[in-house]
Amino acid sequence: MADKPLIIQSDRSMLLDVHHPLFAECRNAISPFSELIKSPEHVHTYAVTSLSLWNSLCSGSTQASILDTLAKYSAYGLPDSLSSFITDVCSRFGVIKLTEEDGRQVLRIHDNRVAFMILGKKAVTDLLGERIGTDYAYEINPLDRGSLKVLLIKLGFPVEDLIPLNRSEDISIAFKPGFSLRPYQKNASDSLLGDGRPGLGYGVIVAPCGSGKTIIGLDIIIRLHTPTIILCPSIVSAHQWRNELLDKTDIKEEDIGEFSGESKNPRSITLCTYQALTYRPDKDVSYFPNMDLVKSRPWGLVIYDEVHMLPAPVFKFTASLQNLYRVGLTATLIREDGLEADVFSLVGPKRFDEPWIELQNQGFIASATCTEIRIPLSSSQLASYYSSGSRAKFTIASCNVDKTAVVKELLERHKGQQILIIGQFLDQLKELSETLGYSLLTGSTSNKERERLYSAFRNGEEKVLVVSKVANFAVDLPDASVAIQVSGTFGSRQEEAQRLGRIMRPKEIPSSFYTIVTRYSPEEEFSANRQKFLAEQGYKYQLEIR
DNA sequence: GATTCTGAAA
DNA sequence: TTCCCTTCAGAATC
Repeated sequence: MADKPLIIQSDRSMLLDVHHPLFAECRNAISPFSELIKSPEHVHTYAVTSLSLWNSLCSGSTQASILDTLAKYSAYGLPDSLSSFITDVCSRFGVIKLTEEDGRQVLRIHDNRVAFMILGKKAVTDLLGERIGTDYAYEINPLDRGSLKVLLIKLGFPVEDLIPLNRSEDISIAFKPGFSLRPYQKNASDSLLGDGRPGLGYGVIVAPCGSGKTIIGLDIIIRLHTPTIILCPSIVSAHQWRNELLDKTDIKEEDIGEFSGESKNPRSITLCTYQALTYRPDKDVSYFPNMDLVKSRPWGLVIYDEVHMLPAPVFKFTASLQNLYRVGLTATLIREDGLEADVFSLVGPKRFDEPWIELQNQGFIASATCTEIRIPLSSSQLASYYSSGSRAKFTIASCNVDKTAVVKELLERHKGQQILIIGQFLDQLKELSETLGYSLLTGSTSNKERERLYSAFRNGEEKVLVVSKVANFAVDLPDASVAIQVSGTFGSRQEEAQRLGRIMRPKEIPSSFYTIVTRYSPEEEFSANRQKFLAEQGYKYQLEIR
């Protein structure tokens, strides 16, 4: 074994030895500026990307500190290809700045060659106004500020936006006496607001489910005490914000408004669903009546709950509100649609991200063991499996009937605990629920029935619940200490985050997370994504092959 | 006036 | 690429 854990290759990939004594230390050191690509048992692969570098520069790293870190852990030195890539990408940061000069918004390009390149693009020059002096400095229309930033990052230059933000008018809000923040919650809001210098006041905060993301949001509202719009993925989560506001702060009920399908009463603090905001009467016309309505109010702060779900039209909205303080909250920043750069440009860079395992060590979220169980395909399904196309193969492997026996065994092992069985195919779940005799909860379950099941599960009348994808969205689903995943989607890390989050609330006994996967099937491939997610958060998973 | 249902969108 | 869940507005029903 080399005395350093990291192998950096000339294709810019980095291999980290999981069994090396410096593994955890090295992972923590490199993860701020790199992305985890693969995480099988022995060696994890990381990549350094433009966005991961820029994000870390925003949170205080420097080109030198990044290169030092790599030199410190690299077993065989640092290939020129990587060091020159890092140097190049870092040098692009801060070349273009947005500033306010004499009440005008000004784009300044601090490098002649970059200026020539940028000014050769018509899409850019279309958005530039009058040239100021002899520098490469141009007045811009404040309405184009967002689109310009999106455009320039696509050309390889992130814009450093130093235009001071507007707080709008004052509102009165404070935490109720006796309430105090956890240290990491304070750190999170500090990382966004800091001492209020230009360039802060916007960005993304990554924190696990159950760690009190809402509280961080409340602290930011209180520190800015300005009219706030909170964008939520669902009505239920909007109502949770309302409850937290009423429970933790002294805001008056009549100062909290709602803008959704149910009611449209904006107030100084307004809860709004993404769907209500992006409603379009005609899908061919980009006319968003609700968006215009919302925009017309004097907001000082906008909060994006679950910013990884931000729908594309909301970027439009965000692009036109660049004067506001803004914060994105999420458990995993990864988007499957490649719009990370847009989030970076329009909402802001990642300001805070603490691995789940850290919070677990501090006792704020439950500790969990993660186990993947691989079983062969049931012999009864072999024939149909081999005669099917690749799509059907996945379905058959997911619904492997032999999984039932494993579930039974796990239920026995964790007898007496609160257990969730999570899956993706309704037929499979129905089957399981009938064979095992436990209640089933899906999207078609009425709200009344949901309430009943939730409370029965909460007070222990129901020990086991079979749930479909509702588990990803249902914020009010009670906590369990065991989750058994019998099938999953095409490996989205967000989904894993949600599902693991279900068992993360602190409790006396450590939680367990199982996934049952069919061997030699496409399911194995998708399980790689899950492992990636777990490894990113610092978890080890056990593999049980049968 | 409140509720449940529908289809579309993502 | 799937299956699934959710939300919206508007229509139908009580």
